[in-house]
Amino acid sequence: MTKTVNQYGINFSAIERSDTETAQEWVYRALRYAVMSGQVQPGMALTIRGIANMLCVSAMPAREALWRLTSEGALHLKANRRVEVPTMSPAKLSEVLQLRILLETHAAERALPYVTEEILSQMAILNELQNEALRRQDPEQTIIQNQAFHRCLYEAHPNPVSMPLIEGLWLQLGPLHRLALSNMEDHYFTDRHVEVIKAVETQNPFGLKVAIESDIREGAGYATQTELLEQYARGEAPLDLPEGEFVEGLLKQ
Amino acid sequence: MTKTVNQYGINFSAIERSDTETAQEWVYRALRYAVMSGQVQPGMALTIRGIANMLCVSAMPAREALWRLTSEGALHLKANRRVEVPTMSPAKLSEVLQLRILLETHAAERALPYVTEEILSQMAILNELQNEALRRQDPEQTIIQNQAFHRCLYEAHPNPVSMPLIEGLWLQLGPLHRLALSNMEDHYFTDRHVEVIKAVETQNPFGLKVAIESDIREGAGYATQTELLEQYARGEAPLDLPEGEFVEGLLKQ
DNA sequence: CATGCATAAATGTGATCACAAAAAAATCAA
DNA sequence: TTGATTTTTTTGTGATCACATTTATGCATG
Repeated sequence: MTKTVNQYGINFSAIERSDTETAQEWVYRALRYAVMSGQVQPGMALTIRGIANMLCVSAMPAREALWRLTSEGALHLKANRRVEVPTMSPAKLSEVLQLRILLETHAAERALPYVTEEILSQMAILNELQNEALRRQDPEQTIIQNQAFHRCLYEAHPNPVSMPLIEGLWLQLGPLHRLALSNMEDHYFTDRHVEVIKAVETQNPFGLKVAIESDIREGAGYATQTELLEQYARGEAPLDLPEGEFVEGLLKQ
Repeated sequence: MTKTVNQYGINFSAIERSDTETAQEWVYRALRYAVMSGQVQPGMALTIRGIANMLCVSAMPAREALWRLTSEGALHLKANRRVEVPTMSPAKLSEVLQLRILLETHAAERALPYVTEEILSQMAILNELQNEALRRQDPEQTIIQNQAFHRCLYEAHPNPVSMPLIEGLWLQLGPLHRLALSNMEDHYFTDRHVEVIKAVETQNPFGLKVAIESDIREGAGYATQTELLEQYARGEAPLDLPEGEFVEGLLKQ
């Protein structure tokens, strides 16, 4: 594993480059993580050369990584062939959340019969990790561990065909998650994951679906406050970026 | 519009290159159409240079088109970094069909309030076009018009967020559709699209969902005959390709 | 005829360059 | 100072090349 630092002195601690993976794969993971954890603001343009220079690779890996993320819906290809972080309207957000509920309750129900003791204990561990991240006000890790919890359940199914679709929706919501979490401390927080685990333990499909749906609604609920969302759509919301220079690095070479 | 003929003398009549679109976009459309209409068999490897030479472009557009299709799930990236048409197991097919039903009944229900008279008449036209293609035993056009019918309905919604996901599922089923249609003449065929239109006219959500679900089940039903599907998974099924050389052109430069 | 091995061909990856279009900056006129 | 116009820079697209790895081929040996 090589630890990589870009030309601005920013440390990609979470996206180290494995010795076996290709440059393109690494750029893809780094960019995906940046989008997923809300480090790039909607409406921001991502240029090939900017990304290539920031990560110290040629244009080729950057180009292909951008195409992949665009195909997955994480980024948006504008008419002038420039790539930017997609914006989100309240109506669109509502649709995405409905799709999340539809697909994830389905995935959970399908996975239920295949959940083993090991998977169950793994889910408990991931939930605890998320709670820790939440306690120490770490938005990125909270997001990551929450997704890991859900993924762990859904992938219990031997044919998790819906998993890529669900990940695509998570990716679209990525920029919003930080906004949601930045206001999270103001709210009381019921741990729906415990209810999910309980429903799995008792092999209760209906209870599981209810718990999943509640978890999704509440997790995103903080972002649905209209005034915040509209700020976000205009790119005005103060996303409380941990490393503002990272964002500039993405834009400017 | 320029009509393009590759080095094997094969005519891409359905995928002419517009003067405004980029080479990569054209390659993407051509490949997508080839996969969607089942012109490439599962397990077949698609090489960068093979595609580039066939379509008389450089490697660059071919590479990016392959990445896009891989991201969309239309193609599969193997561990050795080669791209191939994905295979389909009975279990996986079952999952994909359940997802289609889940997503498309949802999309139809959400679109229902927004369907205008124009859209309705357009749906009737597309249905008639499909029936014509079916009568003259034209599998490709049958597939295309069927998808156009469904798309016309779902896109009535002002925020068709689920449309890309649905298209992704269609893409995964592409290679199977030809197989399904090649055996279609043996079966009696109830036109579920008429029931769809009727349900839309009467603004009947439940009837619409039933009609959509039936349409999906029956449309794919012919391919679920186990013996055929297993042949398909092994790449042994005679897919009755209209231009076998096209396939070879994709593989070999 | 089958099998293991050395050679040759093909393939994916990554870098660099040229070119045209688009965006930004600078300049000039009112 | 403002607005339009020209110049400069930036950006995406496409082509080509080198390199390492994988795959296919041919050949000799058993």
